[in-house]
Amino acid sequence: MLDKLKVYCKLIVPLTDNELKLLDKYFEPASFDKKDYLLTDGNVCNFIAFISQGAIRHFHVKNGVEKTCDLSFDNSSVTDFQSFTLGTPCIMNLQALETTTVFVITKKNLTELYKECGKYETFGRLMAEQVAQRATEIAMSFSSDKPEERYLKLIKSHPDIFQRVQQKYIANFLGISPESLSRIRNRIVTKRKS
Amino acid sequence: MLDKLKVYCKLIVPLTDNELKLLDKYFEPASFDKKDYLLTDGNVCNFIAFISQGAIRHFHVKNGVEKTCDLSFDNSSVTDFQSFTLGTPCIMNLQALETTTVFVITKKNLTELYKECGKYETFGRLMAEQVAQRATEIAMSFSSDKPEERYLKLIKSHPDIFQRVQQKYIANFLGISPESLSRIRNRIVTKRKS
DNA sequence: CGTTCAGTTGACTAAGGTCAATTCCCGTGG
DNA sequence: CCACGGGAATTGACCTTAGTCAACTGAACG
Repeated sequence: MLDKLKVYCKLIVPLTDNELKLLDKYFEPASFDKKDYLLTDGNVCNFIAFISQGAIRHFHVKNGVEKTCDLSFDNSSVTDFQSFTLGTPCIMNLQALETTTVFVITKKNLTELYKECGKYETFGRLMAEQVAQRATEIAMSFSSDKPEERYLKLIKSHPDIFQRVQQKYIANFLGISPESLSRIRNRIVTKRKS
Repeated sequence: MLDKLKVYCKLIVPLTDNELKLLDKYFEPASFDKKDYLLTDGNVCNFIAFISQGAIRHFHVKNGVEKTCDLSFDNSSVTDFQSFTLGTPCIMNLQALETTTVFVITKKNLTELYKECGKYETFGRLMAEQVAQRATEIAMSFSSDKPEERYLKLIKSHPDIFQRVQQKYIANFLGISPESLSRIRNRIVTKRKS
């Protein structure tokens, strides 16, 4: 059942079959319906969840308004990294956008796993590096790309995103209003025709 | 001479005096004049530099236009994290904005340091976490704050920034044109008067 | 003293935000 | 199975704000 997770880990760190078996011990499967929350703000995030299948929206609330920070799909990990590492209450919410199955490891279990197999330490550091890279990518895109460019990049990297995620969330993630996204899309198809 | 660096390290990881002495062996001092480059794009970044005193601008070039991604001052570290960890050519440039003294550790030396004292491994992971956190902070600010808010937050966290950094770089970092920053500043002083 | 470049200001343009009305789609309940 | 209700998406009108281009000012530097 943890097959996809194992493939994922193997890609990050070279691991023997025996080492991979450890995952069975420390990860727990879980499932969420559409609109369910994996994490709500104010709580401490004590887990990392690997998405086997599904879609998850990361958002925080500012002045009563939701701000979608990221969208995660199959074969990626989600957590509130800061809360997880520092043990502080998180400001992030993680919500399933469709029926989503995940494998979860708690911080406690991860610590155990580190002890049992040192190679997973490297795994931990590389996870941090991935988070850093993803955040850098998003920040750079915001600073150098116009909304239209961000939209184009997004559909290029996730062609099926409009089938899986409501447009208002995509707009929110792109940092624009739903109306603007609608207009941008319109503009682009019109351009293509002419 | 490495005093500030030692204080910095001690804050991140508890280290004995003997362990701190290792830093003398592995870090090299260096100095840069205003406008000097610590790193230019296309090269592999094989170092981490701790800024003892000075200011450094991070920028990348897109379509011939410079995009300032971050500004770093005293008591912080700079590197192209991705290039450093993966050994790939970097797209970032690091430029001194004033006379800047740094302590530099090469990747080779860092590896040595890891070997000689395991505690510094933790240091490495925490560095990655810091990078992740900083990038997340910048990304979130872009997605939820208007330019004016970002400006206000910036002067709040760095009240002396306008004395140290040219306004055009600040504008660029905020993701707006120099003219807009000028107008925003104008708008705010006018507001304050009324 | 003149050159250069940063910063400001003005006029105009372009693009996104907001609000409201309308249409579309989907799920629910009768 | 159909009709209805409600949220999502689109569209239009108007507003606000940033971008752009150009002119001007002022300070730093040789």
